[in-house]
Amino acid sequence: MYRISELAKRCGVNKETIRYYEKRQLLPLPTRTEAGYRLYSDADAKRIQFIKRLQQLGFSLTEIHQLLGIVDQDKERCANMYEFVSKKVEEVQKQIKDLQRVVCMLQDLQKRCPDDKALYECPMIETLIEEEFST
Amino acid sequence: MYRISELAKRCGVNKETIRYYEKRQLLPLPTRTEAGYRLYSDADAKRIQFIKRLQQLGFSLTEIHQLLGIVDQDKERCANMYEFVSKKVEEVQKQIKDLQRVVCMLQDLQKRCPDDKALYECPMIETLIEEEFST
DNA sequence: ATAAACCTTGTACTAAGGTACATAGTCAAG
DNA sequence: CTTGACTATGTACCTTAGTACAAGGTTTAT
Repeated sequence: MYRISELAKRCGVNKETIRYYEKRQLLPLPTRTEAGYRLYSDADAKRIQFIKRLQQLGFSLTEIHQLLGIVDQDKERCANMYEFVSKKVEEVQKQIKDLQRVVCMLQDLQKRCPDDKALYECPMIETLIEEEFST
Repeated sequence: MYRISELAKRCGVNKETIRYYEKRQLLPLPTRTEAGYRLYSDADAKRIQFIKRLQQLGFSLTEIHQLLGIVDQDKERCANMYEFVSKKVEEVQKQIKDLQRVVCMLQDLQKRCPDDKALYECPMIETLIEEEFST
């Protein structure tokens, strides 16, 4: 068991971030020393790494809280899991499609870059505005 | 030529957003009536639609300002365009890879959802944490 | 001529996801 | 027995991308 600074160092996050996650209920209330210092274990470190990984992957802290319902075997949060996950799958698939279009646009731009005139003549606005929004 | 409310209505944005874009230099300083009212044309409407579209695609207002350098034929912003675009391409390609992994994870989760036990035994944490971060 | 509906500016507020600081208590070493 | 390094709490501040509002000037309609 170690204190907050040690946990922060191990996870590469700020101490205040850990307190913030506690407030957001992403971390369980830690045990305390007699003086009131928070005490953590490797399970907490693993949980923080999980949170950070999901965050990198584009989940909000609210969504991560929902997903942690599985880890915590929480009936309430798990009850809505199927709907939540289905929605998120669709959302992410749409996002992937959009990003693939962004890559195409950027690569076209990249090819034009060495030549100023080609750049200025780039049909970027028309390309993007006149397409239907992907649904 | 029309005033700010008309432009806002045509573009489906808030009037304050237009003033905010002006302050952020995403829109040029508009001409004014004698009383000081801003006057806009269809070119401004098109520009706002472009901004909104890029925003949907995940660009920040700062990035959009850079890209508008092409539209404005601005030497300074265009000078850094190749580097900017190259970086963004890599970034977005990494993001696509990450999101594809997210979809797989979520679809696995989705399959387990009807069965509580399978859900609780879901190796989500291990799956995500123990993988190398895609670089 | 006067109210309603617009416009101007500036400032303050929102949400998310933190970071930083002020003040006070705790603990180990010299 | 006090200094330095830690921790606690609460509050304030940061960024991004806006939104809302107050106080005042302008335009339009009756």
